[in-house]
Amino acid sequence: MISFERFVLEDSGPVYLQIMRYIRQGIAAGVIGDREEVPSRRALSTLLGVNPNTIQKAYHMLEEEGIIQSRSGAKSYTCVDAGTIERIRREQFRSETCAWVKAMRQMGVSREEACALAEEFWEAGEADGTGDGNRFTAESGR
Amino acid sequence: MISFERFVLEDSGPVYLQIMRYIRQGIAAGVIGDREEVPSRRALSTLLGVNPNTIQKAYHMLEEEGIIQSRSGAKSYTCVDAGTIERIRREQFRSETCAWVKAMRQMGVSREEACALAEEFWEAGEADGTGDGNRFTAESGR
DNA sequence: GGAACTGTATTATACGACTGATACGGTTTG
DNA sequence: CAAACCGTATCAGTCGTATAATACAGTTCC
Repeated sequence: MISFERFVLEDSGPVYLQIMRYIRQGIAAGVIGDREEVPSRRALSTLLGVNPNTIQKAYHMLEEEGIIQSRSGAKSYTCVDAGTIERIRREQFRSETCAWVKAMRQMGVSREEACALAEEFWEAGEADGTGDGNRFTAESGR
Repeated sequence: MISFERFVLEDSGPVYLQIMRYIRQGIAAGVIGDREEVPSRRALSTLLGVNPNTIQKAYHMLEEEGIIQSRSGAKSYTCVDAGTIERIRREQFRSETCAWVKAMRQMGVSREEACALAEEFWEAGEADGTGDGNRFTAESGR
């Protein structure tokens, strides 16, 4: 069962995109593996305090990407082979890093300055793993 | 007159926030100075191909932040002293970098790997300043 | 077989973002 | 003064996101 322990619901951006990103990042990190059970739509909606339809939208789009497999009536599972993982990993890196680099360049920051700045924030988040905001888990029924 | 030459309209996220971010980044970079003329609502809306109300919303919120001053009937100007610039600069760095670091950590990337990756994207955007997407300018009437 | 789950689909409602059109009054400039 | 700008305000309409309340069919398991 994949865990939503580290998921933090942000108030910026669509919820269904946040969920999709969280799962993609988990796959890229190797925390989420192949043929792993996904929380049911209803269970996750209760856990996160959002509407089941929102979860369904996220899962449905992930299925269209070939990351999730759903059979009507049965549980849903991840579906990621080695090639898919590498593809997701590269795409996640690209989209996240590209945006940051563009922002830094736009502000006239050199690469060295930017990396030094990143180091500062890296250490800031080192101590506590929670940060601010709520934490959710899908590990209760294990 | 502040220039929108380097502004690229993204399809992700509210337009009024993109405009606010662009101006904040310009101030942080020192490209936009104090008492500088801002394109009129109508002119910028025509330039970017968006509704004048969207520009008004962005400008209005920037005015509430104390970055822009508007007098009914007259042109609008920036209003940033040294303290304001430093405040904006720090806040922009924080919000952009914090998000990237969080994403990288979530994907299990070390600080060294992340910086090496950033370097890769830094060089990629070095050659052409345009990237993909449209470019707009507010310098025509100079 | 039947209860308790699953995924899937439908309808209605609400809100924010954005558009389009239009209007009013103040400022600037020839 | 008067035209041409400017900021400001309002209204109606579209679209995407999210909610709420159901409903139905397939599966898992005792």
